Amino acid sequence: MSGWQPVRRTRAFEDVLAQIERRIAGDGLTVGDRLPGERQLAEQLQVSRSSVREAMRVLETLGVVSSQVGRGPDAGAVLISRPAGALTDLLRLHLGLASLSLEEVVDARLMIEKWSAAHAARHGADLSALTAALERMGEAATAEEFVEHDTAFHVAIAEASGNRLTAAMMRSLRDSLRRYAVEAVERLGDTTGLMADHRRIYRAIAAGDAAEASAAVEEHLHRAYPGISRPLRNEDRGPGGQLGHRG
Amino acid sequence: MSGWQPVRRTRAFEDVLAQIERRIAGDGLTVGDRLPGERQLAEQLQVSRSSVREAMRVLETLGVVSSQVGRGPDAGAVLISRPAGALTDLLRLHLGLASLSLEEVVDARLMIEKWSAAHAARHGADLSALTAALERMGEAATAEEFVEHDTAFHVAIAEASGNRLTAAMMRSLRDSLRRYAVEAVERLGDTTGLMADHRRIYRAIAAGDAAEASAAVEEHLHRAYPGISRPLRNEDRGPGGQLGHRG
DNA sequence: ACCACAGTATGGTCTGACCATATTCCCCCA
DNA sequence: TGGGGGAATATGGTCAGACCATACTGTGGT
Repeated sequence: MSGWQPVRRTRAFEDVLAQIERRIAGDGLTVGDRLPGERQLAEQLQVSRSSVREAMRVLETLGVVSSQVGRGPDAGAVLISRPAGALTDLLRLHLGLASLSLEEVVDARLMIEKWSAAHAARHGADLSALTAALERMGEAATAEEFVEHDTAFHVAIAEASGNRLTAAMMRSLRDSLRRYAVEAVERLGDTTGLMADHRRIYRAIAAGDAAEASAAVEEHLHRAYPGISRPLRNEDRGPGGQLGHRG
Repeated sequence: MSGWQPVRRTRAFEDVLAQIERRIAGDGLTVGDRLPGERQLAEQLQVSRSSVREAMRVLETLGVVSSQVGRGPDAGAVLISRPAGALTDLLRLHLGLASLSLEEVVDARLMIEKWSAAHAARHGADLSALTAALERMGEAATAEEFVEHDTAFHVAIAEASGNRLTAAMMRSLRDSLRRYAVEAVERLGDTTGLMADHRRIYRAIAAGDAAEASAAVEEHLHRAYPGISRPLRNEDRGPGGQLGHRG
């Protein structure tokens, strides 16, 4: 005989995932709705509770459900929408595995930042989050603090662009590079130049000048973090964030 | 008393994840290396095998490990690098939950396609994959086939840009939109215009003209899939792809 | 030299138990 | 009648142990 295909029986938890996904699409479940309990789901789908739990871990990893213990309307598995956490974990792990280089992540960030700034300018963004972040950035005492509000500023730009997907990507990319950004700011010492850059970006967005906003972001990033694409040696890295979510 | 913080005990599988991640960074594990078996890991970390398995599901979901049954050097949990699958699952689920709109995904795709084309042009891409995809596209008999090779063409562009992260994003975004692309091509009927677009993109990349490549991609996508940002009603959707990976 | 088969390590699955937590219910007391 | 407090309960979290299917490994016989 010839031409056999490998059978590849699907695993039980994959069945569970498919069923849950079908139920989401079919029943029109949305964020905030609850899934049946693990025991009930196991009985309905004729699998063990372990398999249901493995499926839940997958959904949790993808930022689609959050599990709460206890009793009551808020307990159990609730549908949520947190794509950014999943992306952050993805980037951190693949960076750790060296299956993605820092340079690739930095390049992707530049792409998204430019795009977001341009779209925020065209989109007529809500500027209050930007001004608040700018203000806190000016008052920051440490590099960590500065970077925190710097990130908030750029994430606010991404959110102002009106695209939740690119905003989630922006947040994840920023989070992944946080450690390097802090180092770059420390090396730089003086942040007045960075503040001027940010104000220029802000003005361009407020004026609705997409091209200028994009250019301002590009120059800012190149100037702010010139050495960010030089990978650190392994010994230089701290433990960093770790996997695992909580709703 | 006041100022209590919620304790937030970490779950056992989160511990396992953290330990594995630490081991990857510390021991310098890379793609192709094997993790200890589930039973051994459970004993080492003093948790049950179930908890180890839940951690494995997370790592598998993120495209970082692949589990093989059986015995021998290829069996067990092997470190891999498949970020695209994770991104595809993420997009599909969040689209299903309506926590991301089709328009947002399409916009993100346009961003990445333009960026990739421009970078491929600058980068001096390997053109063989592009020509092969172009040729097969020309011979395609059905819309499905056409879209398949169309996707291969654009993914090849992204890979030619030299950035594995944006390439993975491109593949995932394309996969998520595949169904709509097929529909758009069917509605269009004639593909000679699309072929001309693709040749123009190809010429721009071969000539190293980044601006022209980017512009050609933008015009192509706007012309090829004009209705792609109009969401389909629920009844129109087929079952679509489902979750679950295999190494 | 080769082949067949037993041995074994691996993930996949299930069962059933127990724990921790948080809400809900209900009874008793004021 | 109202309220307080404890029991009941539903939820996820964890564990131990068993068994199965799979696929390599080694061994012994031909």
